[in-house]
Amino acid sequence: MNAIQEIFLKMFSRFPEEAIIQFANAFSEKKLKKGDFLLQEGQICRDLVFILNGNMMCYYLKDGKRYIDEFSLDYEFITDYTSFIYQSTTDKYIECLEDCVIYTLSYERMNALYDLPHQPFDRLGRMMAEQIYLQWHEKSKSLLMDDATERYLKLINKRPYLSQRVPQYLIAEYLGIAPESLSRIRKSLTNTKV
Amino acid sequence: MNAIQEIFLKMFSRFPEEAIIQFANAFSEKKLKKGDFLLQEGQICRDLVFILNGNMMCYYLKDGKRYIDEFSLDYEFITDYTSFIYQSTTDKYIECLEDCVIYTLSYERMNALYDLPHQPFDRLGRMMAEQIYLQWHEKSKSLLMDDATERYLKLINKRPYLSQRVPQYLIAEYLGIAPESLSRIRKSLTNTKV
DNA sequence: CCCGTTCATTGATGTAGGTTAAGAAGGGGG
DNA sequence: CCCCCTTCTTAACCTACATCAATGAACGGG
Repeated sequence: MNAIQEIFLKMFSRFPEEAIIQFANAFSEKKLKKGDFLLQEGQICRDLVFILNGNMMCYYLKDGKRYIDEFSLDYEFITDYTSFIYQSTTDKYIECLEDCVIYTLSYERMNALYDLPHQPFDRLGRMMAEQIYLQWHEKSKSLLMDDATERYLKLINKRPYLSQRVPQYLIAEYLGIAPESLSRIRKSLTNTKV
Repeated sequence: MNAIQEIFLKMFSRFPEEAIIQFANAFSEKKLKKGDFLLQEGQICRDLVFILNGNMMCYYLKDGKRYIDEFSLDYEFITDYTSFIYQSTTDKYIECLEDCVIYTLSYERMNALYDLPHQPFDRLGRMMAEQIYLQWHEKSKSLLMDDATERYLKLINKRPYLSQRVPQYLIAEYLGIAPESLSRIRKSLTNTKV
């Protein structure tokens, strides 16, 4: 039993064991260095990626400004789902913030799994898509309704380890504010807390 | 062949015809009046809803302010997917902006479909979830990267009929800005256009 | 036809967060 | 040990959008 099999069995414990083993075995291990790109604008996202350990961020560039879409760390998936599903060119960058050990599943292998007799992996795919939808709906809602301070508090509450692994100016870019603004927000929070 | 069967056959033309007929037949017709609520805060979302014709909006209330999550018109689905999937209480309101004829599919019937032998509807569910994810990811991206003018232009470009069916102050609330700001944005657009 | 209501516009002013610029604090490599 | 480089902070000023208040336009009912 290898590492990724064990992890997936725990993560997808509601699914039949043989199916999950089959799923895990479809992935291949790769290693990336800090600063390496998993994906760059203009490319097509070929793989669904599971991070065994490491730290990556996705971002877009617009008018020379960087907008961070998400951070993915140990035991999380990362991909450009849009580019992956449609095999269309991406406008996203995925860059390693630390050395990473990843497991990749190509579009072809994923579809081969989906198209097995009786489509045993569609439910897994459905549930993963439902999860990722919920996540992004929540994020939209927060961007619409919450000010920067609230968004920051929610983030450090939900993913407290992020501030250990990601510099503050990147967290600011993720929140959609300037690094200077996050600094001010943090200052005003410590003031009101004391 | 009834109306919804025909519509679904066209919408889901990549799926086997019998499956789509079965899916369509699981829905029940209902009628709602302008001002009626399909869902209110504290309730549990029991149904996935397809709008045959009509016009609804979803919104949240926070500190007495309304934030519009989406508009759904003829031939579109609407639900609180989060509350629907988990059968958890919602913080969302869904209100009719016009009289509506809708088709509803209850959580129980949906799951009965999912759990049929060989799970023939998981692929449909997966693709719907993938679609809805893409939509909300796009929206998050726009909220993060685009200013109000750009968000407005994208909206009227993507859904030009909306401004015929939805008053301007609701469009402003959807964009996350004050009605007065939208008025000013529109003014500045006509000026630069001429 | 008038009147009340609803919606859009406009102007004045307030505020969150952006921009620019500078300095301070840490930390790894020569 | 020092230097450079990265990161964080602070301050002054700027901009986009919010808020408040008033006016105007459209519309539907009595």
